[in-house]
Amino acid sequence: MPEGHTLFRLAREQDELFAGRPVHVTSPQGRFAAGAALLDGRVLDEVTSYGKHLFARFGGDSLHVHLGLYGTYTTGTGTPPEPKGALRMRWEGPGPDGDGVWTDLRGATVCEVLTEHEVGSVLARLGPDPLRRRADPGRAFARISRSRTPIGALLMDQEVLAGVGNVYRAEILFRHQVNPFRLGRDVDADCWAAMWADLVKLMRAGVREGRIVTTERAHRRRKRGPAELADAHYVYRRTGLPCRLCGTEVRTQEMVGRNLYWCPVCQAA
DNA sequence: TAGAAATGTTTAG
DNA sequence: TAAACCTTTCTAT
Repeated sequence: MPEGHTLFRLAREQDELFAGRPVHVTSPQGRFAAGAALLDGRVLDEVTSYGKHLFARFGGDSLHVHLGLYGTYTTGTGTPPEPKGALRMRWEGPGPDGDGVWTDLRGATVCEVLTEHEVGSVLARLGPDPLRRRADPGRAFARISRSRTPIGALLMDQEVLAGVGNVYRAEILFRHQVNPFRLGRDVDADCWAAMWADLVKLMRAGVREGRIVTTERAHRRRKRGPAELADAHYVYRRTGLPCRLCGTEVRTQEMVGRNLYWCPVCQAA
């Protein structure tokens, strides 16, 4: 679920459902009890995402959430279900129609209240986010072009680029026929410009569709109707299967503690 | 249907 | 470097 496109969607949804009205904030699990007490009953100003981070501003205090690997939000209308299990945080509000809306947060890595200044420090550590207008790809290239780290690792570094995760990493490298082990300083400006433009396109499509679809075939099919998407990816999680373009077996190896997938022929060193 | 792996980061050792 | 987080998705049976 959570690469940048997921957080972008969540921010938009929460903003539409809760912003401009008071929110009843609780922590049935108790782990966010102090933060919930601080925010409870206050008016939510806006919800925004930056990379994989989510910020909900209540006046001078902001709720900062990072979903990590298995954090999840569940949202609904009407009366919320009886809290059960590890329910970190619940929001309840009147909703746009006054019928009541709620959202439940579970499993997040980060759920904390920050001052404006602290929000600034979190943002200062993030590279440009392809989903943000006015994001500057040159800032990422400045880091990439003087790095001796493999491009496959740099793409996962949120200080270089914000919002890209393991799926977009594998797929963008494949689409541009870049070997994941190529060093950052050996990626030229034209190649980076093309990858950035493609990330903007793919991540926007991810926001629209609610999932990561990177193959042209699946995109064409998606336009005709909500068919099954068994071929949504070129290489991600396709270890040992034939490459969709050349038929060579897709390879996998750990890089930055995550499984990396690539075609050794289409993405030759 | 059950079990393993996972779209990610922080914290402890 | 390893564990924690404790849900969802994928794969094998």
